[in-house]
Amino acid sequence: MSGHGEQRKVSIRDVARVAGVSHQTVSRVINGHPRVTGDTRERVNHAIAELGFRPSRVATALAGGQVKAVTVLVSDTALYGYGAALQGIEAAAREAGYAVGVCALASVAPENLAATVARVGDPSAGALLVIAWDQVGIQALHAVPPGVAVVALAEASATPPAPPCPTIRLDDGAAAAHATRYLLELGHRTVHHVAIPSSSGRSDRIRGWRQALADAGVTAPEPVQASWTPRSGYEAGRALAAGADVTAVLCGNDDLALGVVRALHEAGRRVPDDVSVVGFDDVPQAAYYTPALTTVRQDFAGLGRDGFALLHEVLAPAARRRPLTARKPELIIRESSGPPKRP
Amino acid sequence: MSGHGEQRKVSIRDVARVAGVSHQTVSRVINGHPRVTGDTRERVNHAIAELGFRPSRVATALAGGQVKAVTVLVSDTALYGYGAALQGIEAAAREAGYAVGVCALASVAPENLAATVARVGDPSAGALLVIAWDQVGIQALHAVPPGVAVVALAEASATPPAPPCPTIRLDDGAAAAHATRYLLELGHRTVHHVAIPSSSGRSDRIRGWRQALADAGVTAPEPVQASWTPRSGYEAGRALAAGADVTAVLCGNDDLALGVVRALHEAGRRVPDDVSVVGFDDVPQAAYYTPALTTVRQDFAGLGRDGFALLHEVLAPAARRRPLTARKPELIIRESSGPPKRP
DNA sequence: CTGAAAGCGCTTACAG
DNA sequence: CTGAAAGCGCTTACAG
Repeated sequence: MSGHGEQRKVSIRDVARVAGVSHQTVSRVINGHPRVTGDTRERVNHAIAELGFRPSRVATALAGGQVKAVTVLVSDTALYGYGAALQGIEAAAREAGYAVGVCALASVAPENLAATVARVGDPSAGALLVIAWDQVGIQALHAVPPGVAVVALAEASATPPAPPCPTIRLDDGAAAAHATRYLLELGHRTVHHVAIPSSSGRSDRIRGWRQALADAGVTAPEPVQASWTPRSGYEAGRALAAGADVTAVLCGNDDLALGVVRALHEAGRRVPDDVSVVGFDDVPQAAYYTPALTTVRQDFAGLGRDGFALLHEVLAPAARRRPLTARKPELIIRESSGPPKRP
Repeated sequence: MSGHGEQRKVSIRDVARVAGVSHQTVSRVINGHPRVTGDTRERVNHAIAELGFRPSRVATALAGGQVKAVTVLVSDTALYGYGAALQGIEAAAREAGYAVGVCALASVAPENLAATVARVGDPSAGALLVIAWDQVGIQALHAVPPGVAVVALAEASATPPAPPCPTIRLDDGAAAAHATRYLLELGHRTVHHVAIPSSSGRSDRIRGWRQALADAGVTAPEPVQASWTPRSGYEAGRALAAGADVTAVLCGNDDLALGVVRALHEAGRRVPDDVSVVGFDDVPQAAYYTPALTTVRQDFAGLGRDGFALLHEVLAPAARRRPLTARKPELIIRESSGPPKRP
């Protein structure tokens, strides 16, 4: 009824007064405590609605209550996969009434990493969700102080010791194998690989690629280790372009694929006529490259939502929720791949 | 000296005991209050260091102290410019000891926008930094409750009423004019424009483009309004490809340019031989497209750092800092532009 | 310049 | 099932 946008904060005591109960009874209904009469509960809820009461996060935190906040530890929000995952996490968290913080690990000096993680991992700051698809993420995970709730987004084959917490695993090993088989079935004698950095020595993508090759009875060429950037893909591509026998390349992500295609182009090798290139991720641009990129689609935002859902489950096991959807990476065939041109 | 990683939180009172003063004297030195003897100040600082004391954010907030936290309101962290700006903000904020929160506006329903902004704009949650390069950002800005510290990142010509707060203005009008002149000087009779959404009706980029055309005495063709995505650029590009007189296109961002190039390519019009295309932003991929994209480089991360620096100045005017660097967008000439081919 | 008091808005035991 | 008490760790007036 009353007050639109008034400044005075309405507190638990105001609610208590209106409902005709004590303030800790109000606290009980807020926290879903079972021992409250249906009748009083209703009166309190009514008063809450009437006054537009919203509990103060800071007071709750100070008093030792449950915080409803999550800080996401992420390498670099400017990179597509991370930014998209963050977007998904934030949406899911907000829907559940959680505040979300960020800490971008790429810009913290290695010697400060532990201290930084300890700082954001303050119990009163809520839970942690770490995106640990890379080395710095794994390091951060291991720097999390004991006692704080944490979940991770990690590779399926995350480095031992495995993430010491509930984890959403991105299994792209199978997808990499699938993409490799696809290329093999097109008639390529073998498939080369340009690898992104991994949290472990060997990424899932490398594993899957190697497995598919082994299953087909072909020996795997040495993978080319790259970073995440188009530039790094370009450099790898120059090396690959020199190999006359190279007719198919599976790249660890789309940026790498872009660089590889560019290098191939400069070297006079046509894609896909001379060389097929397959990427990973399906960034929104991939369909508009020339040639449009064949790639493995990943649902990063969905992965982010799943990550938060898992965290929510850890924090509030009572609530029943819809189960996590299994997110299957999907091969999207476009123009950058095709059968090898027999000379 | 003592305690590595112990759980017991050390409080202001512990520091007071060790320093032999009262706890509010400790509070004074923490907050840089002037009325403290140099001697006591030193004893307190020593005790702080010895105990590894770090003030509790939540207690400070509850008691009404200065919060040292900033929430950034951003449309979509998966888009490059936003993600990169966030990365810069976060780094600067962390260096200054600020916690950073995010709120992704793209995923909040329009009818919830005001309530959402009001929630994250709780005074006890710290300051707000809103990235208002688009409509939803501007809306959020106007939904900020009075009394909370806020700065914005906005277009130079942001819609009236102008952002009601200190603002870092991205002046790309000049850059757009420069790019347009560049195309004109190459010999193109006119330059078409594919526009990104704007916080106002007309983006700075449109203004600059139009101005340059006017200065050269050529009438501006109708700009094509698009969104941010490659797909939307593609659609605009199809329309443009139909115009036989179109020989130069300035795009509002690189994603749009990518789509335009693709559409032109499909229509059999070569870039840059038949049509020159210039983008905006210089995403990390732009140099690796085929053709490599001529574009206007923007330093989003730097803009983010500037935004935080401005906020810091607003919050703590005392501290002298290095002045904000003027960030000049820069035209990067690559392969997608050239002189028109005279028939 | 420095200390004793009260309070920010909640929650957790402890009693009824 | 519900209420009176104490306290989370700080800061802001108020006194000395």
